[in-house]
Amino acid sequence: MPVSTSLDTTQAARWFHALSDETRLEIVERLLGGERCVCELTDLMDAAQSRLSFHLKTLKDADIVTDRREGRWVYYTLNRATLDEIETLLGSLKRTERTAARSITCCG
Amino acid sequence: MPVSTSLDTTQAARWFHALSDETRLEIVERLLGGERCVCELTDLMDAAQSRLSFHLKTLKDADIVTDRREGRWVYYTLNRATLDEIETLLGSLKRTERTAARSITCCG
DNA sequence: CTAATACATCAACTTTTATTGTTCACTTCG
DNA sequence: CGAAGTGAACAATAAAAGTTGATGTATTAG
Repeated sequence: MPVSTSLDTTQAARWFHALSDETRLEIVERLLGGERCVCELTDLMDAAQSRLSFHLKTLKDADIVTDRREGRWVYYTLNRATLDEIETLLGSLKRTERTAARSITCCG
Repeated sequence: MPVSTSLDTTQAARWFHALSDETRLEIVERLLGGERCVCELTDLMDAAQSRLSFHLKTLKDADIVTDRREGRWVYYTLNRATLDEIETLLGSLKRTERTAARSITCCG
């Protein structure tokens, strides 16, 4: 049972995990300029297709990207809404911090 | 070789990895109210001491917390500076996003 | 000095993640 | 239709991360 201030640690862990890998961050980097299909990313990053597919799925499962099929291509895009949420979460961490609570007696 | 807009993916991955675990996020949650010693956290979270020690080290290595010894207690505190940096990083991800760059021809 | 407390570290083990190569499904093109 | 391209999914393996219990090291209390 989480504490009262409670951030949703499960959700947060999912987001941060998705962003915790260099390959995935490089993908995010490529998507900064707008949507890309998998084959573009494969070319740009010189990575095996199955590897990218794995990481794209990870990002998608965490709602950090969305995909869209167009003919035989699948385009991936950053999900601004999720990035907003993560930023908000971080903001709330910073804000609460200043309330020093040395109230609890340390170990008897 | 990273792209020109380049976020430091290595550093970012380190930060996000540190935040990608539920136990560590719970620790962060407890530190929101101010610094805590390990024994307080152990009590509050009902977790084995070695487990907490492991996670605290992970957070510390990523500069998300700092520690301070006082007598036989070690107090951990959130590192506001790092949280700032992470928030800034996220902000930059969001900002750059809108520049649609469908310039590259997709796969010939 | 001895005992007890707080915490880090280590070793053994389990669980998760990531990589690679292969296969499968879908779409388009001839 | 069949062949080729795009991308997901799977299986096998490798590597990384997390858990647990035990041991080691300060520090303080008696």
